[in-house]
Amino acid sequence: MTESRFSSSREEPARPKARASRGPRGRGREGDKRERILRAATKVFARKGFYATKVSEVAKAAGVADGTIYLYFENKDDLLVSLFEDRILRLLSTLERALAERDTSEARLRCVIEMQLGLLEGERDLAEVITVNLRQSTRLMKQYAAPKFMLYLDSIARVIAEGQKSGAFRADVSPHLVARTIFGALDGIAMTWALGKAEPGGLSRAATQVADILLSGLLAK
Amino acid sequence: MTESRFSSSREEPARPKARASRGPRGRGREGDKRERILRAATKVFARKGFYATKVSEVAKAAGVADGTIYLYFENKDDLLVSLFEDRILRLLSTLERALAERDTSEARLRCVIEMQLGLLEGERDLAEVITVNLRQSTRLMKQYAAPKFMLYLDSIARVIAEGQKSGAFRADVSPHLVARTIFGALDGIAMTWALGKAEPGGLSRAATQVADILLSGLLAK
DNA sequence: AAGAACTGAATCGCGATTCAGTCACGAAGG
DNA sequence: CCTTCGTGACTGAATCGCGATTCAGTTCTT
Repeated sequence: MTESRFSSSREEPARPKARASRGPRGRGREGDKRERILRAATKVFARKGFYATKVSEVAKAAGVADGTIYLYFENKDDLLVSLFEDRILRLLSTLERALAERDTSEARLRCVIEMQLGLLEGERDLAEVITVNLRQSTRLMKQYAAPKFMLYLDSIARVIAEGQKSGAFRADVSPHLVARTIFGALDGIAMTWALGKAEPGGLSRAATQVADILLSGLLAK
Repeated sequence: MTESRFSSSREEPARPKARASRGPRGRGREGDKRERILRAATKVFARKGFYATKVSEVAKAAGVADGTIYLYFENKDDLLVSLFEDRILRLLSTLERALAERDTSEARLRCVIEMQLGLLEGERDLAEVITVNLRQSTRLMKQYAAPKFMLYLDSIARVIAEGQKSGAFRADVSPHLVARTIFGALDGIAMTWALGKAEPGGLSRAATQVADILLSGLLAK
């Protein structure tokens, strides 16, 4: 395995090798090459799976040379992790902005659900990479994906906790557990959607129903 | 890439190469060697991740020679898929048996939830393999894991549908969607549990809360 | 002794990564 | 304005290690 970064307590001792902000500073006239590579990687990973994808295939899809990838990413693993981090941070900021505009806890929760499924519906490849490919290795999850992921979960948990404080939601359940429940439910739905037919509009219809169930389960009596 | 079996419509054309029931028929006095290998594989995969694990490591952990693995499994991928199939079928039959003993829909749903989390709590390694490692590749999921997985989802969906027919559950949601929601929620909880502290008893406490939420969301008014 | 189960060292292909060049462009000088 | 450097981006063919798989040989079972 491409070891370099990536190791957890249960494996060899970590030697993190300075998570650098990689890549040539200035950008050529071709626009952001890093972004081009990330986009290509998303497409190819979704189609073939991370491990079955050769770096040279990503390069070809992005229209760059094999070596160029290594100017922007440390190695193949870093490519996957960067992809995830980039996208989840984007989701997070979009979410925070949207949440700020809703006033009731119920609206905020629906917002979370619609947002998570909505993002994926618009980008099926990304959905597949996140729900399936990202879970490549425990090591990768634990070391790199987990922290940003927790940020996202915290965001959801906060919505729940606030709802409880205001009396809108039942208070006898742990906000974090609820957050994980919600995330898991949405992730599972997205996964079966991505792996199956992926009918257009399927996810948004699903979102409404799931929101109905979870809300009536959560609203205070 | 270990191609052999494993290809989906989106990749090269399939050439399934007769999914054989592998392995020497008779078993040595050592007990079931196939089972020994599966158990060892679970442990090692959980610790290092599927792709980072060498076949020789599984062999060593199982106390057999490298070559012996290939008497029981077609290749490394087959090992992972067999693992999943074996375990989910076991879960399925245990579940069906348990369901037969509950009479109300509510009890049956609680049963599903407790069973899925209970199985994993007892076998943390298996939990990690199923929630994380299994999702190695789209190809693998689509071709082999998906069918058995659907069987399991159907089982859950049946519980919901029956509850709806009897009037116990609200009827305005799709049983399959609910099944996916429930599975996803449980899977997500198990994942964060397996990747995190994995406190003993954590899952069963979670089970109760999740069941409470989902049930009050599902019960007819 | 025949056959099955098992072994593990050697093979062999693959693909991530490297790095010696090439290229493009702005700066400096004529 | 043209020429020549210098620098950083980019290229892609060659390397090189790894590890899945094989199979000739060994050991067990009958």
